Amino acid sequence: MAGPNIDDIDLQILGELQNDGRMTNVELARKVGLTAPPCLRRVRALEESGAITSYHAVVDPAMLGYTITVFAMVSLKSQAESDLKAFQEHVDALPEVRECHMLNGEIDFILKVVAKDLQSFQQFLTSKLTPAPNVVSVKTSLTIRTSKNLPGVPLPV
Amino acid sequence: MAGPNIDDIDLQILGELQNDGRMTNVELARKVGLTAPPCLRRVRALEESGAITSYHAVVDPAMLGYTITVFAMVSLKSQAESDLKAFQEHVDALPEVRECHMLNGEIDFILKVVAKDLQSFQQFLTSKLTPAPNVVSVKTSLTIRTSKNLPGVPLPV
DNA sequence: TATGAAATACTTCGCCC
DNA sequence: GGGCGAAGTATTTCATA
Repeated sequence: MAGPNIDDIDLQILGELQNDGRMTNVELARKVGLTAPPCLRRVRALEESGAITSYHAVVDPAMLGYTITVFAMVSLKSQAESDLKAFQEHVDALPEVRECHMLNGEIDFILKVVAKDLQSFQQFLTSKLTPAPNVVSVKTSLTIRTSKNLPGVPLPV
Repeated sequence: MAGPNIDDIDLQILGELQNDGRMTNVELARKVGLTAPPCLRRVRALEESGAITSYHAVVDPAMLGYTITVFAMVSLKSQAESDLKAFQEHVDALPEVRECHMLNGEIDFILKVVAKDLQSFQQFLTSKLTPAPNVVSVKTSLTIRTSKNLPGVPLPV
């Protein structure tokens, strides 16, 4: 159904774990119609092969005082690979930057940035992002609300 | 240190679980310097309070044949709340749409969309996204590569 | 709240099908 | 490949301070 060596039961496992990453192996086994040992073997194989890359708890930013989420659209002067890479390495090291995607078209990078308030975001922008190597323009948009925020890909669950 | 009733040990717990959502409770307890029972009570309390909203396995899109990730910037004709809501409900129901954020400025929404190939993305665009209620413009950018993709917020880990 | 012990449940291995 | 049973851990509750 999908990539090499991934069958329908694996797809079900991926769907369940994408939906609830803390599900116990016995519950997972019950849901996909296996007993625990073969189910665990499949999960381990999916982790080994890289189909499952990691597990995360999702933390509510607002509960930790992060009231600001911003998308920053960045354009660079040069699109030479070495320049793209230098910019990437610069922003990847900033903890406020949660995501960094390189895009085609006029915008070279889109970043998702979190901050505790507008003031600390402005400081981040002027002292860390705009001075990054090779930057020619940064356009930012505040997130007003997020109505959907799912990880990964569509899977049957 | 952060929101109400969240102390430094809670912050450590959030950091560890954000980093590895499948960590066992005893390992978590060891890392934060508690024994298992009080550690578990704290985790349950963080889940109850909404500080931890969910747990997810991260699945590699490429391993499941999803080779395309696109950011779609959408502008609407009307920004009346009922129109914003109608658009949101439309796109939230589409499985290809993984994220939907409402922004300030000229772009009203930014969506993260996945697809198996360019052709199915084009079909999604013309048959599902562009015909959504109230849409006036949709600009899309293909993701060339993603160098950072962390959930949540900066936490000490 | 934290601890320690005890009951229950889960994980994981070896073996067989 | 999957299932069964057993051993080793982990989870979870409860009594206690």
